[in-house]
Amino acid sequence: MRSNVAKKQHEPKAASSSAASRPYRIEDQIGYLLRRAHQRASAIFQGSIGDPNITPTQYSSMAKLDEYGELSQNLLGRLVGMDKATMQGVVRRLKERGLVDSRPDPGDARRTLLSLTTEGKKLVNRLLLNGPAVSRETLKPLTPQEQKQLLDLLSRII
Amino acid sequence: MRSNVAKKQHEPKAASSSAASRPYRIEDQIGYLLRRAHQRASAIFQGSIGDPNITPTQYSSMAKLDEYGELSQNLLGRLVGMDKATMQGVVRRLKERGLVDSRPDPGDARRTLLSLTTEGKKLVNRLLLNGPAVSRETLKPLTPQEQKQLLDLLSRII
DNA sequence: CCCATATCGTTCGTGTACGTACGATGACAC
DNA sequence: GTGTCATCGTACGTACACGAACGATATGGG
Repeated sequence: MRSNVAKKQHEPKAASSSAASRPYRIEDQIGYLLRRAHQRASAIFQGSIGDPNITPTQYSSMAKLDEYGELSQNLLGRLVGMDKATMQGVVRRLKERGLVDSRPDPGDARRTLLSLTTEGKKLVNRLLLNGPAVSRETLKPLTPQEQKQLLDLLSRII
Repeated sequence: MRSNVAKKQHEPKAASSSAASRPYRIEDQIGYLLRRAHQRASAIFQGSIGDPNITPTQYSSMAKLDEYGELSQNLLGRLVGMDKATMQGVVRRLKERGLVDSRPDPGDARRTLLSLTTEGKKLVNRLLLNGPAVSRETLKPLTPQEQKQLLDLLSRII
């Protein structure tokens, strides 16, 4: 059936698909939209958080350590929703920069307890001041009511 | 003596430094929610699209090539919202698997024209059948009206 | 006590995702 | 023509993100 298709280089092919009511377009699918929205949110974060070398996951991790105090690496990973293998890389980089310190758990030799250094505390407290502006900028195209709604809907599909 | 702090190690510190009205919690921020939602959507995709070796970006790229026919690498990247550097890796892997073919653009020596191979067409047409189920599963926690609303809100912050 | 099982952190491999830089090419001035 | 500038594809480095496998350590049952 497509053996005789003309070369319409930049136009979609005719909607010959069998979907009766809705034509399944990639750009309308939830996964695609989440990827794009996450891209944009990350870009805004990098540009506005106040330190271009701090990534969103590093920021989340430091904020959680600031909130809870000393935590095991594994528990921190669960709190910020990161795989333990991913967490390991994040923690390694934060330690290399002197923002996070670690010590063995005296009560459980399997665990490593993580905490912010003085420098880490200073940095995260500075970045946290910019956090609201980052979220505000990301949500700017929406009305306040829509913003609340989006946050609610997203939290319910996690 | 029961006020021992030993068991409190996994609770947040008291709100010693919190803002008065709005407590800015990381897990309520749009960037954090987008990251988590995207994680979950990707996991559902990998488990349900029908081929565990095909990633969401590869799927999007192949679907666009199926929809438009032959495209330059650069244009394909714009259509699926991917950086050209990212696109280059995606295309390389698809070519290595024999799913995508390329040839120089006869009219513009800078360009590479991409197209699906016969095998690529067969695969993407099979996967496209599972696409709706993937989206349905990802959106399952929401009512149909909420699903529409989420898609609309997401598309407006991209 | 001893063994099976589970947990914790690490390492490896694969695959995005982007910034930066680079060479080749094309378009457009002059 | 000859520059100048933008565009296209490529290469490299950094940072997620996850699965799989591994060793060390806990923990519970017998």
